[in-house]
Amino acid sequence: MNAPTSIKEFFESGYRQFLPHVSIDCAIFGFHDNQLKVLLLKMKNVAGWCLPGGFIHWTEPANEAAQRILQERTGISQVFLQQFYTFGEPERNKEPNLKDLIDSLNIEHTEDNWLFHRTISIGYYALVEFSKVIPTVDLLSDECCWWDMHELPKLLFDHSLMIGQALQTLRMQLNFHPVGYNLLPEKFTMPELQKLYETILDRPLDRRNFQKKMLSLGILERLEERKSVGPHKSPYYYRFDKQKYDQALQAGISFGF
Amino acid sequence: MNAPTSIKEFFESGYRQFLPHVSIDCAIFGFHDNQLKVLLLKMKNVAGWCLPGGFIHWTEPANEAAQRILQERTGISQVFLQQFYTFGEPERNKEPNLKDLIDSLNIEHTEDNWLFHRTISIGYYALVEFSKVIPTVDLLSDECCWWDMHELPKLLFDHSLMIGQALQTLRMQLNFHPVGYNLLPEKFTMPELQKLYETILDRPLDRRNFQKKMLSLGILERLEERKSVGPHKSPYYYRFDKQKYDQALQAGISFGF
DNA sequence: TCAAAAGTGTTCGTCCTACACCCATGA
DNA sequence: TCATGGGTGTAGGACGAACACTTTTGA
Repeated sequence: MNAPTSIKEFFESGYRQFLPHVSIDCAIFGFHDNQLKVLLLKMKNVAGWCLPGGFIHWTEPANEAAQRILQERTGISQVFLQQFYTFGEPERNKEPNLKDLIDSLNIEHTEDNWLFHRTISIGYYALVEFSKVIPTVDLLSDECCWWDMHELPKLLFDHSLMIGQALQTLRMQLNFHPVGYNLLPEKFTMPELQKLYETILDRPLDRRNFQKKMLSLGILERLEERKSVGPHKSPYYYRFDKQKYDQALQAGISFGF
Repeated sequence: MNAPTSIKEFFESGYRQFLPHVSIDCAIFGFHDNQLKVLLLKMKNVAGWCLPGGFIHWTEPANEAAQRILQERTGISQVFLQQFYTFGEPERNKEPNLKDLIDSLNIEHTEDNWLFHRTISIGYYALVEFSKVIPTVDLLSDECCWWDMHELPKLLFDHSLMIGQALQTLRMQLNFHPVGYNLLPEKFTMPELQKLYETILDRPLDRRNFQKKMLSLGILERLEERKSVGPHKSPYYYRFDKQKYDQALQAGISFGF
């Protein structure tokens, strides 16, 4: 089973490799500059961005397909990845703007093409460490980069809806999932962790209460090292105690605010 | 678009009506005799039960297909219905026991049949009022009835997993969704409402605290009528104040324990 | 008159919230 | 030396958990 190597081949013979009528789209979240970021692709010859996505090989589990797609766009694997909704509207993958792309390809029978059949998409969201990601375009796109959640470009298909729903799910699961663990680098400061929570929840939190609560969970380890960040007191570095973190998760501890 | 009227026709021509490779399964919950119940179907000529399910018409939204399937099996519509997970394992709809059913049908090319292609299933759960349901078999089944959640029969495919996951989702969403409103008849007593919560959560709750909390939400209306249920004090009937209930939901009030 | 379940209020402890001062650092 | 942001503790209030006695009813 070889991956298609050109768009044309992909359009014309992808149906041999992939389950038709089903796709996967991933909202990949990162955290950088105190902002929540989403990784987006810009389709070739089309004025609009979309979520990284793809199709499922005939004998591949859907969850593995999602991991594969994520790996292909970011270069990282083994990350936190979670289904959040399946989008089943019949017209959801109709997109008039695709005409330009297709016109440029010289493909026959475009109306009939497997790619444009009605497709149900399984939405996943991923939490990744911003600095480890190497954004990589796919066959259909010519740009791949991070966008600030508050300044998203025009999105194709129903992907705007998807991002909204992914974010909502992320907020709801904030208390039960290792959000910090996945979005931050190994070493981080308490203010950074707080900013992450504030950004996701989109509201300010009290510094002292935040610190108290986080430390009381017993899953953080304070390092001796401090981060030098300007003309003021230097904050300590912390890191997660993976073992205690996992125990806490299992026990269903609430990380909530 | 006519519905298939015989199994044979369904097996042989269903692909013309339905999107292939995608199905829907519904965990339909009811509450009766202080027990949480699930509606199950027994397939013809096969020793095993399964969740009510079906396929999506070519131009039908997935959520509407789920409503339709639910309506066909229970006779009721406009009920609380919610996606909980999409099952995408490649072998999930392989089921050796189906051989008996197929043998009895005299169908050609069964291996190649659209029905046995790899299918990804969107799982929904529904909350319905037990007494309003008229369990109705489908083409493939010869029995349709309620089963106690604690005494489930052998289930086909991955439907056991599905029920488990549906229940887990129901528990998590107990605080944010109109569980009581959908599972109970219009009039009910406080002990009945409490039993419902206890059954779903699978743990006892304190009577006094439960009542206090429920009443404090301001979404219940106590009726003058009492229910006569044995040699002891008669409990009051309550009903939900729909308007306040909806307001409370919107405001994101926690019904939680 | 007895058994079985329903109605009802108070106390205690915990957890969340609000809040202010001092300290370290680099410009 | 000053502006900026980080480190830290305490008091009050809200909410949830624990808990017992009285009342009603049918047998």
